[in-house]
Amino acid sequence: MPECVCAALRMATRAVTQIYDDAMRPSGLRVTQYSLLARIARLQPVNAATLEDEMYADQTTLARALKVLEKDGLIRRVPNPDKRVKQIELTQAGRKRLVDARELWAAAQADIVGLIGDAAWKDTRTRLVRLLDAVAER
Amino acid sequence: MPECVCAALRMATRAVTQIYDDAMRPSGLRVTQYSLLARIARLQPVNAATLEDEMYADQTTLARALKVLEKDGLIRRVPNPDKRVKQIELTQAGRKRLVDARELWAAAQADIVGLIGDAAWKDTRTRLVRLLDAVAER
DNA sequence: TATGGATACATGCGTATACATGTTTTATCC
DNA sequence: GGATAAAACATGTATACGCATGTATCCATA
Repeated sequence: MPECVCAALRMATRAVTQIYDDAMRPSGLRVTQYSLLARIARLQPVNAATLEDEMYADQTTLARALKVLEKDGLIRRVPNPDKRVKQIELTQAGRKRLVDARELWAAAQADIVGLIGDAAWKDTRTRLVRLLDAVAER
Repeated sequence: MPECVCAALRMATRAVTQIYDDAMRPSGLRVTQYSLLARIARLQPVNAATLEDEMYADQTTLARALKVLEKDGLIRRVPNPDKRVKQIELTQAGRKRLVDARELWAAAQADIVGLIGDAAWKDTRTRLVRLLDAVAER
């Protein structure tokens, strides 16, 4: 594991992403798509800017991620008085896909948390929160 | 910060990557390229498979990352008896680029570690090591 | 020694990511 | 009310990432 904070995070991310993506393959969703869809489900109707803030992701990254979900018919744009705003919500197919994928996600999550232990994950997560907070307030 | 191990890691990775990339921009290297170049420098002459193992990255990901460094004239392929093997080493330009970038990387690293504290980073890193080890041995 | 399998890497494809920049719509201010 | 600035999103480009698959080379063995 490298000393570089970024390289270390990227390495762990590569390893972990593969576990989730592999587990979730039958659902037709990658873990990134699942996470985004789940977030939309919680916040809907929600605009792109809100998701960007929540996810600490670039506007252009979100725009294209949303385009994929839209192409697959999992989300749709809802009319909005301010025509600049992309207000979105889940479609019926999106809700179904999310339900179908949830247990696959949960299995992968339980698998990984089981490997290191729940307390260790809670601790790791707290560390990531502090790191993100520090970077965000910089 | 999400409960999902993967989403949490990706979020932190996005935030941290931007700090490094921003700091390193004058060098013409992204942090991912810098990390790879630095690793090659330590291991050279080294083949792609070794780097894959070290970085826990897919073979195809490495192949394309190397292609970029090669296109920029920072690494070159060295003759090898086994013609399947892509044995690589730094070029003169690669060594110079690495030296020039090193202090930019160090400044970003010091910046981030300074934000959370050295002890906190050591702890975080240990957590990431355990996570990676657990996933790798799964 | 011919050949089938294994090894090491390359390529096609699609998503993830972000910078620079463009477009559309709304808000502001004289 | 019109010019201008700001807000919100879209697009061009390039790298990061990995699955499925292809290609070249090497090795083992009949």
